[in-house]
Amino acid sequence: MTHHSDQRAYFFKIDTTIKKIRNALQKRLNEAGIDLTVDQWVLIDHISRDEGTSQNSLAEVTYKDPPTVTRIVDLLEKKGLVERRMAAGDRRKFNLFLTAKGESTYTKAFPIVAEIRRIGWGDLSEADYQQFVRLMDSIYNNFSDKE
Amino acid sequence: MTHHSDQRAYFFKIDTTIKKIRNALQKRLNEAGIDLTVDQWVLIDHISRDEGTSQNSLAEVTYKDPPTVTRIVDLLEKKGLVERRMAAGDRRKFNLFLTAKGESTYTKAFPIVAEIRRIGWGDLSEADYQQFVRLMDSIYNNFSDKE
DNA sequence: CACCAACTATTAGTTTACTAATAAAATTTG
DNA sequence: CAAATTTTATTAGTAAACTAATAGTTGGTG
Repeated sequence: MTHHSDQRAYFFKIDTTIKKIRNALQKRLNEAGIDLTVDQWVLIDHISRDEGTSQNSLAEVTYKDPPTVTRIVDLLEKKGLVERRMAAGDRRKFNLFLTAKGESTYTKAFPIVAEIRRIGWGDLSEADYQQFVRLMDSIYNNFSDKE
Repeated sequence: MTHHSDQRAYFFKIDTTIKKIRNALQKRLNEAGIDLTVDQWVLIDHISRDEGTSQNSLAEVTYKDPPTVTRIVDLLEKKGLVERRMAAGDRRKFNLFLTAKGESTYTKAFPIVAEIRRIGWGDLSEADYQQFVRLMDSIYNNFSDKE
C-alpha cells in the first residue's frame, strides 16, 4: 500500500470492529440474563471442549496471559461455573472442569454467541472468508516473522 | 458463510491480530525510550491534528468513552505532554493542547508508528486494502444496522 | 544426591474499557 | 424568566491485559 492519507485506518478499523463485536455480544448476554463476560465465555468454551485442561494450556489456546487466566478462572470459580481440581502427578497444575451450573450456562450462552457470529458475518461469502483469513493472517505473520 | 467447524475463527482472528499489532507497537515505543502507551499515542495524535479539541470530541473520533479519555488525558497531563485550558465561552469544556514536550514526543513517536504500520501491511496491495475495508466495514455495519 | 533450570500458577501494579451515577454548566421549553 | 433537559467532564467500581517478581514443584545434570 502506498502512503495515502488513510494509512492510519487499518489499525483503527480492526480495533473498532472487534470492540463492536464484543459490545454486541456482551449486550445480548446481559439481555438474556446470563452472568458472563465475553472473555469468561471464551474460557468456558475452551474448558467445555477440553475438559481437564490446565490454566497454562488455556492461556496458550486463548492467547491470554497466565495471570489473566488466573483471574478469570477465579471469577468463574466464585460464580460456581468452573472447578479447579489438583492434577494427578503434578502438584503445580490444576485440571479445570465445568460444574453442572457451568454446563448449563454454557448451553444457554452458546446459541447467543452463534447468533452474534451470524449477524456479524451477514451475507459475506465463503470466498470472503478466505480473503479475510488471508489478510488477517498476513498482518499477523508480518509481526511474527520479524522478531 | 455456512456452518463450518472454524466458524468461531473470525472473532478470534480479529482479536489476536489487533493484540499483535498493539504489542508490537508498544514494544517499539518502549525500545525507543518513549514513555507512551498505544492509547496515549492515539490521543496525542488526534490532539496534534486538531489542537484545542475537547475531550468529548476526542472520545468521539477515537471511539473511546468519555471516562477513558478523562483518565488518559490525566496521565498525559501528569507527564507534561498535554495541557488542559478552560474553553472560552463554555466553562464545562477544556481545550486540549500539546506542550512543547508533547510535540517532541509526538515527533519521536510518529516514525515508529509509521514503521509498524508498514511492517504490518507488508506487501499487501491497494486492492487488498479495499478488500480489507469492505470486509471490516461490512462486519461493523452488520452490528450498527440491527441496533 | 544436590544443584540448576524450567514450569505452573499467583500476586502486585499500571493501564484501558465499560457502566452507572453525579456535578456543574448550558440550552431548550413552557 | 423558571424549570426541565442536555451536555461536558468526572468519580467509582468491576473486568481484562500486560509486565515483573515470586512461591512452589518438577526434571535434568554434574
